[in-house]
Amino acid sequence: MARKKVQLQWIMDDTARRTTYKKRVKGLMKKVKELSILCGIEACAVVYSPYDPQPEVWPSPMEAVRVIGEFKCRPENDQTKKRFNQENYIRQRVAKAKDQVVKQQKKNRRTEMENLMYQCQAGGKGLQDLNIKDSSDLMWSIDDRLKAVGQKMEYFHHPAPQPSGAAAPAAVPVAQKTPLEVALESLENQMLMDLTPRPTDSLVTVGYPGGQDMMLPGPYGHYEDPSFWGHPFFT
Amino acid sequence: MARKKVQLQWIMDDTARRTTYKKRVKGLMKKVKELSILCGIEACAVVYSPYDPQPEVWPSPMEAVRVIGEFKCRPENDQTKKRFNQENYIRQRVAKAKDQVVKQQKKNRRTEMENLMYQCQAGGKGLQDLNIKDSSDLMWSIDDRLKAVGQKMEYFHHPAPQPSGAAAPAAVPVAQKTPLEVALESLENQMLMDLTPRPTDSLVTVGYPGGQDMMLPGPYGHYEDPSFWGHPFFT
DNA sequence: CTTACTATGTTTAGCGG
DNA sequence: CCCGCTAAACATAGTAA
Repeated sequence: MARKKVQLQWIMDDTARRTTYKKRVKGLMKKVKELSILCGIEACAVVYSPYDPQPEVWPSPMEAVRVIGEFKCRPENDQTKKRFNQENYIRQRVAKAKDQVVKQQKKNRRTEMENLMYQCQAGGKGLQDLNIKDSSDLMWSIDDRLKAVGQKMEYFHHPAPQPSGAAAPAAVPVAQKTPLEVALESLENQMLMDLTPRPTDSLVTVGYPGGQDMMLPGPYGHYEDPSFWGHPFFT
Repeated sequence: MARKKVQLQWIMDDTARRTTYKKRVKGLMKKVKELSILCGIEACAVVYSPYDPQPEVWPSPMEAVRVIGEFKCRPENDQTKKRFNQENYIRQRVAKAKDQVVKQQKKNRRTEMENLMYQCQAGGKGLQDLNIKDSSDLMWSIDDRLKAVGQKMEYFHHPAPQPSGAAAPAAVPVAQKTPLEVALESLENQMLMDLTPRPTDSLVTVGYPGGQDMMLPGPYGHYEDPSFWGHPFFT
């Protein structure tokens, strides 16, 4: 699609075909990922090629098998739709909260804000300790969590003396997303994960500078793709 | 990606999310199809959505299951690679022949040419009668077939008296591809099919105006997508 | 909700290094 | 083979009917 319109037919030239394959398979996987994230849906793509021993798969071979297998025996019960509504409710809550947080961030100095965010997230109990049981608990839990975050933020806004003890960690390097955003996303992911129980697989290890590692369940299983998490500290 | 750069995150607004989904899932399926055809490879994509009871699948649910299932137990023997080389050889032969035919077509009047093409394809024995056995026969068979076609074309070029008997069929309506091209593609498909034996499924019925119907094996199983065949007569 | 339109962002074919 | 560049083709967010 550049410099010349290509016909939709098999490319004769070996080199050109391979080049096109490499470019397009990359673009295709990106598109699948975007669709899945933007619309919050499950999707997968599998591409065989004679160029690689393993086929190109998104989001992961295991997830692909699960997704494909699911539609073979979809009972079309409203259990699925119900779960989806719950997911959307959670996503909306988190997204709105994130919006407010981001809005408020812009009214304050950035580095100090991030210092607080970091303390708020690393100092308290880790996200992995929330131990959420069912969806009604989920709603309450996130309300509580966001409320707590809001209180800490309020505290910061007042010109109260900064805790200057040895416990104060260094400022977090500025990345694309703030630690709070990452924390919110982690919480969201955990909550969504809780709605869709599945065999204990695809665990993602999260490393955070200066803090303890967290084990986050990977609800979408974007293996080999830390960029999905939108944060450079995920490994 | 238009009028405004969109962030890679879940779309909060329900309407916007649904709209984006509908647009993007369409584009995604088109991309998968293009990649598969351009590079002559197997690929599949599955997208669940809460908007449709059935998931969006390319190229077909059955093929998707097969493709996914295959990569679970790929033995990585060179049998696969060998078959691929054979496929590519066939594709190259047919593509080159098609090129020549198309080139020659452009040197002559279009409608008369198509009349001949039609006679050449419908008057002789049908493609389904070729009864090809193995790959060496395949090579010889296509050479023979193309040679016969070339002779008929030569005959047409000479100002010899046209056979004006009752056997002369009416002119074929001009479509995107000429009957000869369709015939060549059918032959190619049949030859490729012969290389990859599989359970007898996904048969595509081909209707032709004024001629008998043919049963063509659908090597890729592009169900519900006659446009893949590039010809309006395929049903 | 659909369709159609279009301005703009994204993808990629062809080249050169 | 790989990479990066660039212009042309393509995809699509927002809008209007």
